[in-house]
This record gives sequence, C-alpha cells and structure tokens, in this order.
Amino acid sequence: MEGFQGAKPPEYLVMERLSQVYSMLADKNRLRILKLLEYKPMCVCELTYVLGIRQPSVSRHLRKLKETGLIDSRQEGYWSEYFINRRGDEYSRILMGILSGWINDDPIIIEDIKKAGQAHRESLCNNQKSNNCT
Amino acid sequence: MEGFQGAKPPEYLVMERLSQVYSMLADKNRLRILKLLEYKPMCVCELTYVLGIRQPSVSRHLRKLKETGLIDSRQEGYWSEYFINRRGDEYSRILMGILSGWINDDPIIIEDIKKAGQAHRESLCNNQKSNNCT
DNA sequence: TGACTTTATAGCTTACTTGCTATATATTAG
DNA sequence: CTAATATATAGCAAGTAAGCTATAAAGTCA
Repeated sequence: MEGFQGAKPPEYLVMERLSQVYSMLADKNRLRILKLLEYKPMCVCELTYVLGIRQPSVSRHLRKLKETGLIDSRQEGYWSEYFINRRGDEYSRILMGILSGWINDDPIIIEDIKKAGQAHRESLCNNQKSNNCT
Repeated sequence: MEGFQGAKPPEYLVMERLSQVYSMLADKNRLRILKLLEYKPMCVCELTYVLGIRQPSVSRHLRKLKETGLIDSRQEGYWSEYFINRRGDEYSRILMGILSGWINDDPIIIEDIKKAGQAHRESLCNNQKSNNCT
C-alpha cells in the first residue's frame, strides 16, 4: 500500500494502483483535505479545526493520502505540516491537477477555504502561549 | 443517487457528486467493465463471462455505473446492451476520457479485451440455438 | 531532563460494499 | 398464453472503512 510516490508500479499492479488513488478521492473529507492543502499547507490541528471532525480521524486520512503519494509532510516547528505532493506519479499528478479546477463552488469547500484563511496554528489547539484572551 | 447524466448538480451537491463518481472508479471490477465497454458495447452475459464473477454481481455494478451516469443501456434483441455514456456530465466525460489512456498495459485488462474479442453473446449463456457442440 | 504540546496509533462500533445464492421479472418465439 | 432465455432484485455473510475515545509516541523548549 505504499511506494508509488513517483515511480511506476509494475504492470501487474497498474489497475490496483489506479483504483487505490480513486478510492482516496472518493471520500468527502479527503476531498476537503486535498482542496484545503491546495489552498495552503496546513498542520493537523488546523485541518481538524476546519473539518470539524476529531484529530485522530484527520490523522488517519492524512496517513492514507500520504501512503498513496497524494500528499507529503514536513516537520515545521511544533507542527507537522502537510502539503500536496507535486512529484507524485502520473495518476496523482493528473488527477490532482484536474481537482484544482473542480468543486470550487461547493459551499462546503468555500466555507472551508474561508475558515482556513482565518485559522492560524498559533491560536488553535490548547497551547498556552497563544491564548488570545489576554 | 441518480439524475446527473448530463445536467449540473446544484452547488450544494457538487462535492457529493464528484465523490460518487470517484467511488465508481475505485472498484477494480468496475474499472474492468468500463475498459471493456470502451472497447465495445457488451451485454450482461458477455461481461459475466469475461469478468469471471456471477451475473448478479455484474448486474449490480452495471446498475451503479448507470445510476452514476457513466454508462447507459439499450435493449438489443434478447440482450440488454451496455455502453459508455458519451453525454454524461463534465466529471464523467473527463474522467472517462482520461481512463481510456490508462491501465491499458495491465495484464488483467489485456486479457479481458482479448476475451471480449472472442466472446459472442450467441455462444455464451445456456441458450440452446447456439450449442457449438453439434 | 521534564513539562507541555502536537500528532500517531490501538481498538471499538456502526455503516456500507461486494461477493454469493435463490428467486422474480422481463423479453422473445412459437 | 407457454416455454425458454436474459437480466434484475432480495437478502445474507464477510470484509472494509470511517467515525469515535483512550492512550502512546514524538517533538519543543525552558
């Protein structure tokens, strides 16, 4: 279930691989995550805030998307930041390219992007030094 | 779960609709069916023969694909013939267009197409007037 | 190191999906 | 209409997937 980030899978796994990529795109919360990351790289707690589901669920979606090669992550100070993998294989690059022009008028996506624009990791989660109620 | 064959879904269903199309493409047997129908229109018993799964399972896949607007069917004598819907909405047309260039080198697909070239509805199923063992 | 924060994993429950068998429906030919 | 064939549907069992809570692991910084 991994190892296709940029390489071609062997022929006998081609359909398996494509089916795997499509199944990543078949979940609405994962579509929301991909659209959000297309807007800007985000950390888990920001995504959790925007999506309105629990952090472990978000983490699992992110792990699957990363295993499939659609996204990648880097450690960024306190946070681990997820972003679209621009060096994926043909399937993921093409499908992500198409996705960027799609569902932008869906009200959930519009709302998500708006929330993402406001969300800043420093003021989310229960971290102390950013209590904005000083 | 139906009614998007060619029309645009209302904005609040855009993501739902896209997710539905992707989930159709996420199943390997449905991918095989779509690749087969791209090769030529086929009836249920031919597809059943090529796929090697039971007829009711094939029928259900076909129903789902048709409900999603990816394929359509017409009555053709004894048989009901399924074919790619070229008048689907943007999502299905574009994704089907891309699919036609993909996974053609997968050995299962190659084998399927070969079998489909040989398969003729008259000599399949348990119909009498075509007993080729005369 | 130790206190704190963020993220990941384990394990449970519920819902959905796909295969199957059995059976119903629909179509055609006589 | 009846018999025969093709397809569709109902319903079941097994596997998968997504949400959740609880907890473990990993990263940061004084």
